[in-house]
Amino acid sequence: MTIKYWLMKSEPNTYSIDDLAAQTDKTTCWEGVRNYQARNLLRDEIAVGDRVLFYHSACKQPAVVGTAVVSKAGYPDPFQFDPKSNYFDPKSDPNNPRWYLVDITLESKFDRPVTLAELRELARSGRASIKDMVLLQKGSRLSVQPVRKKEFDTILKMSRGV
DNA sequence: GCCAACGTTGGC
DNA sequence: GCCAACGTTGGC
Repeated sequence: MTIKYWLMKSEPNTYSIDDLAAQTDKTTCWEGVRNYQARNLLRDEIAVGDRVLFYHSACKQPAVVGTAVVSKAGYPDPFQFDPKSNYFDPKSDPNNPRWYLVDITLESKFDRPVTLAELRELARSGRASIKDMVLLQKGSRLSVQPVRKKEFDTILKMSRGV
């Protein structure tokens, strides 16, 4: 099975890449995704060893800020059954959980964030390797989205200033 | 803070 | 099954 590539969004005010780096094992469960399209990816598509672009959204400078690796494949999000959690979903049946999550482990924090503005600029200037990115599509707001290898590689290069 | 785009809900 | 109303996302 060849590895796949993904982009996961997080609001840095809520959970930033530095929060991930501060975990003792640099690992976190990616809880709280409450969108069916993203759920399907988490449950069915994302495998251990897949690579992840960590993206900061809804902030001053939206950007890819690092990479992570999937360290545990899809399993039911425990927060959906916790009445005290913001992510509690009273309609989810424990025998048939509605929401799933994966664990990710930090791989690298970029020395230089690759900003959304920069990606848009590159796409506008016709850089083929990036212009079809899901992230750049109009109205795209999927919090877990597929990324092509060439897109992943291009962003890694950009983070190194190439 | 504004607002466009999108997803979900619920009445019919 | 349609669709209007509403809530959320997220860039700007």
